[in-house]
Amino acid sequence: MSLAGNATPTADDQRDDAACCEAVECCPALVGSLLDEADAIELADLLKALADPARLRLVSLIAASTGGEACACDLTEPLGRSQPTVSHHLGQLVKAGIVTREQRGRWAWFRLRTERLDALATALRGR
Amino acid sequence: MSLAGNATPTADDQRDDAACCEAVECCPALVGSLLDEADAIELADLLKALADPARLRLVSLIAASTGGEACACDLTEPLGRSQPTVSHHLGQLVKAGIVTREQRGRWAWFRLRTERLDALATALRGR
DNA sequence: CTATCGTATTGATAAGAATCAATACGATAC
DNA sequence: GTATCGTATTGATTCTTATCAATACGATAG
Repeated sequence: MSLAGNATPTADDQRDDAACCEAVECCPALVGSLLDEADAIELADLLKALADPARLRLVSLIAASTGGEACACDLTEPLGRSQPTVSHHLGQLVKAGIVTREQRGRWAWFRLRTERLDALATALRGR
Repeated sequence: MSLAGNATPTADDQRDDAACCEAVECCPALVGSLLDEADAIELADLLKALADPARLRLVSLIAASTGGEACACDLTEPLGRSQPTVSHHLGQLVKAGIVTREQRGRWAWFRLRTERLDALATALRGR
């Protein structure tokens, strides 16, 4: 285990899948040693959070935003999905530790956790 | 488009999702530029092929095998899934271009396409 | 206070995917 | 030829997930 990395240090609900801590060092290597089922589930959960066109585009949109952060209000329209759907996907990304959410007034701002993506990338190649 | 990379040069069925060619250069960068829906689907398809515990363990098992290749007959038991299920997952990995299949006699041998994983890793980090 | 606006949640629906038992297929062994 | 063995396919079941309409929530504006 080393993939975990939640954004909100607050109560992380009633789950135990991709929850806990904020470790960043991350990711059982795919090819280095044999993955056991638990590590495989952990890695799969992170990959699953990325393995959706809507979420990939959200990540791309956030990364391309000025200042490296984006308001949810600016993501709905370019994504071509309803507001609840976008909110749902952003929630998934936060839950997986791929982006952080920061509430400012009534706007929610999201920022990419590039270390997490880097760590995932490292886990995928031998090094 | 640049993610495609099928293993079998033979008839690749009646699909057009992750099919075609054997390009390896791969992967619209996630953070470099804005992903359009088509590129996002392409990247998502590749990620989805990896985003499953059974398939991640298959990749890990194949990578750890002597000679860098593994017979399907040696993968069923360590995975703890039925033979049809393992066959299904191996098919998915082949279809996504993550492993190659080579039939020898009545045994099917699988080998990891590390360039594909490397390319995916490159797409995930800025570089 | 009430109205408005941005966001999250609920509920429902439909599509997708993981799994296995049963079976079919293909190649070697006899 | 028939039998056997490794693998793939079919069909059914169950679980998950993407999506939206409707609604609730929370914060600012008036």
